[in-house]
Amino acid sequence: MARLGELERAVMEVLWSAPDSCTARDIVAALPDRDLAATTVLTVLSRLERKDLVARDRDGRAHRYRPTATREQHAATLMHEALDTAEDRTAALASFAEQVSAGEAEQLAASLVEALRRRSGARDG
Amino acid sequence: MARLGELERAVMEVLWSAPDSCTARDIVAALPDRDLAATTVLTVLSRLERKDLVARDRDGRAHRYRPTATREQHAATLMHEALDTAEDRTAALASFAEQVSAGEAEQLAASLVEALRRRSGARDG
DNA sequence: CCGATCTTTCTACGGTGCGTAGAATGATGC
DNA sequence: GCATCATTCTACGCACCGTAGAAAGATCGG
Repeated sequence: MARLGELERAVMEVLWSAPDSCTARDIVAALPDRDLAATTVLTVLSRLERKDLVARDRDGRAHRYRPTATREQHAATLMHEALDTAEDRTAALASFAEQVSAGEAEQLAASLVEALRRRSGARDG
Repeated sequence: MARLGELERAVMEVLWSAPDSCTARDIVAALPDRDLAATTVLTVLSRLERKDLVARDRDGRAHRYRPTATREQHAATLMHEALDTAEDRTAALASFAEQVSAGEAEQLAASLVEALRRRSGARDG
């Protein structure tokens, strides 16, 4: 997945933070400091759509844009991509485990156990 | 950390795979399909040095280049950067746990336990 | 110490992606 | 049907990457 530019990132943040899908106009309004033209936001949105980070639906004469994944799902996807660049995945995971804080290590271990349990539960019944 | 271009990546792969540090000449020789000029590789190496991915030492009239981290450490760093883009780190870790294979989940859980044990061991004695 | 040779640094150019937006085109509401 | 609003098309400057020649610097051998 290609990296995001600064404005692309800002637009994604707006979409991720919004409770509902947004029009280009909404996004311009949500970034008052940048004072963007609507066409600028639309260009960025079309690039984000090309990257499959947003999808859109017609609504009247405008489109409503929504992220295709949550910020956290996206982060997890990027983590997997990073992991995929390692040759020795085991070593990369071990290195990751070393770098994570103790609290997060416990939390992640719990998530892993939970995910494994859910999977085996789905398999067994 | 800025993303790597294709040649930058290829050069890093050479350095990571090499048993020892490399000269620009070594790297040209290690990528015979590309038939690169030595200056091309040196330009790339200087960019990689700027990004702190390689370091170098003088050796005769040439420099020897070496990676500043293993491929796996680098992958782990990228994973942490990805994690840092999430607002809810817990949710991102949970999402990551969902996406990982069962075998890797077990492996990662073991690494986490090991890392925690080592840390508490270091603290306790 | 000097020259030949090898390496590095400087400079550069084309391609691509991003921030930015105007012009032209398209869809809708009334 | 027409005014209005949104979208698409096109474009430009900037930064990064692949690529490498020209110029400058370091070293080895005599």
